[in-house]
Amino acid sequence: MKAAHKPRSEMIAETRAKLIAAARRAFATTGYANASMDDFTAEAGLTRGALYHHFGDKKGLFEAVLAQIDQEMCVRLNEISARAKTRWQGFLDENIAYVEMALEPEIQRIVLRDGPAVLGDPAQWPNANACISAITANLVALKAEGLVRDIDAEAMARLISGASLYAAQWIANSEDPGATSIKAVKAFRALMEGLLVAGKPAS
Amino acid sequence: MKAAHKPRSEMIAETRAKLIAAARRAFATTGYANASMDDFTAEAGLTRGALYHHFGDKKGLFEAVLAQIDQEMCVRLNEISARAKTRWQGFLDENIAYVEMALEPEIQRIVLRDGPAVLGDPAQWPNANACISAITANLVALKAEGLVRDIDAEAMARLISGASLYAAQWIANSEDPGATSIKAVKAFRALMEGLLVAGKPAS
DNA sequence: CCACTTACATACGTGGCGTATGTCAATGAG
DNA sequence: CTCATTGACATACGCCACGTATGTAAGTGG
Repeated sequence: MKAAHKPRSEMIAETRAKLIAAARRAFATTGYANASMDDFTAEAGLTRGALYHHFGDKKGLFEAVLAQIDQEMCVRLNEISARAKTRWQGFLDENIAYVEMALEPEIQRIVLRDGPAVLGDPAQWPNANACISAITANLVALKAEGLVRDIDAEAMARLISGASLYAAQWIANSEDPGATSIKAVKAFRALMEGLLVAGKPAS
Repeated sequence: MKAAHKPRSEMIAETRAKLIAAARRAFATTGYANASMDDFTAEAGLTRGALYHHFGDKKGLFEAVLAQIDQEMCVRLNEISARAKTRWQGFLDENIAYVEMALEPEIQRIVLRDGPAVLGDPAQWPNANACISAITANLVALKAEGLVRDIDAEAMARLISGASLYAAQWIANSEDPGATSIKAVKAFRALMEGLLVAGKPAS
């Protein structure tokens, strides 16, 4: 019987979700270039026809996958910064969490490696900008509180996220990620504390 | 007459150089994935046979191109840091030059975008490590001079180069690279000065 | 001078992407 | 209820690009 009679829109959403999920697995494991559309659509019980209908082309599907991952990342980051007691602490936690997320192989491969090659500069992605904005907003607020020095907030936000990203890459590829992670977080904290106005306690 | 009778090894080097040059142009303009081996080997007056003979496969040729670019970058960076009056100034100059080099479209495309997707994490590339080592060495020396705070040098070097890279991306893709560049360099300088022990002059 | 190696070119097979076309089910009007 | 229409897929086809296997001519050492 298969219960094949749900409303149409629901079926569509399901199909899209299945395609995205299968592609996400394939992209994460074999990489964008090596992922065969025939293979992973078949794995989802579909064909390339469905893919081209919904996403236009391979790149379109990749964008959808990346948007999904990006959103998940943002949600997690917001939860973390919301939990912190002080704004400064939230700022630190958020950035450190960013580093740690970049340790996950799926994020490494899809977001950090293939993403730029396929879609261009990450800073131009809609969501990346959202994440940057969050950091920027935090910095503006911290400046207003007189906690950090007077620096262009957006520029500093870019530099910081760059440092986080690179630190993440380093950790992920090191022999002992645990130990490296500790060193990286420590250095990162030091770098951030350099932004505080002299004499302020690091909360 | 064509003077076709040079020693063999010389002919080989010439062939390799021609292939690398043609591939470099193709990779820079159309990107790794879209560069057709038939096309750019023909442009060099050769066929894919030569390519496979010398470089094994497309990725092998890409590695050769990247090695060439990397070396050029290192030479330029070393020249710059050597010209500076103080070590701290050299350190700053070198990093800022790194940012500025990343503005060049060829470096953007080949080194920063396609490179990681094709060859994996840049931190693992032989030369990237060489550049990191240079920064690390500088930091160690600066710490010994008592100029910068006591932080793990390698970790900090990674963070710094990450910040530089990201800043470069940001500048390159902004509407007004000139203005953005000024903001970025200023913020970068501030970030670096946060590393100085309190009260030291920024030379 | 000859056997052998080397530096390429040519020919071929395979696989993956995109498009054009076909089909069947769901929807809405009368 | 019925029929026309739309939309969600599947199927079929062509093309291009990569890699490999094979051929060839020139150079090299004995």
